[in-house]
Amino acid sequence: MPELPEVETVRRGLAPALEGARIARVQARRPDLRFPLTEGFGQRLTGATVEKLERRAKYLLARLSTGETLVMHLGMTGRFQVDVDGAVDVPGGFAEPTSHDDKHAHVVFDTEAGARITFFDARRFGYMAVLPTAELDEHAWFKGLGPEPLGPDFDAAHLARAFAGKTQNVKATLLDQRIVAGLGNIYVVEALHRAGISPRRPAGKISRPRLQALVEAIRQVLQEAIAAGGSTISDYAGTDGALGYFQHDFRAYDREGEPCLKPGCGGTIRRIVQAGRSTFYCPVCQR
DNA sequence: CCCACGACCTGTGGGC
DNA sequence: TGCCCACAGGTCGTGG
Repeated sequence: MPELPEVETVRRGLAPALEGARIARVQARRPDLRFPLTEGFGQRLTGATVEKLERRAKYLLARLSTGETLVMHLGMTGRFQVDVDGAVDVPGGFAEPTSHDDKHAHVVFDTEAGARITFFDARRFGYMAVLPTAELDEHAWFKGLGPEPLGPDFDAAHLARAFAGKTQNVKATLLDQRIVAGLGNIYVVEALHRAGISPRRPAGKISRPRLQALVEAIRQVLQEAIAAGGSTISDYAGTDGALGYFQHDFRAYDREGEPCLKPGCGGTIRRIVQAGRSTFYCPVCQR
């Protein structure tokens, strides 16, 4: 799944086809994704112009001329394909879906300019809704979200406040979108490795200088991943060359049994399970 | 309130 | 080859 860098990459890939475009036709090929689609989903979108395509946490936000916003979340396996005049592009570094994916082509948008944007999602953990723009901030999906990790409100002081008194391990705590918005399993694992902090350490027991190092590690890994077009975990046949390539830069994630890459460390990456998710870390240099 | 855990849904890869 | 289990980039609801 797409975490912040993948969603941002998808946003950049979709923006040329969507921003300024008028939606001519919408096909909802089933009534629900993870949740039921908004009442009148296609009708509310048809004829609307997408003024801007933005991202908040892992959500894509298409700001519409109608005063509403199309909210899209990719879940674990959601991906978009853009077809323009017969040419296929798959923004976000996901490979072109093969024909048997057609049964997972759940929503299709056609623009007046002739672009077709198709949303595929095998596991259907993704979701979409059309919501009044003025009420977005109060909606349950956005109300409690923490700051953007690449924005001005995310710093060591914020983490110190958010972590204060927490006995939960820092790995699970960083996955909580109310603390900081947009991190997922991969980038939490990578950031903790870079910061030299054990994923098992209680969040409330991290010194201020190390929180500062954590903030910098999070920013750094996200920026590098965005520059690389995100990470592509699974391989699909028929790639179009647009795959993200940050997965080649993982230092801990999915490296169980391999040597720690921190110079002079000499440790071996371990895998443990925390909050039901795999954590990878080096017991030698992460304390 | 905090936290752990199962549920949601489908596909894939490894081991036997 | 086939079968079964574990696991997958996320989030939500329940229950202690």
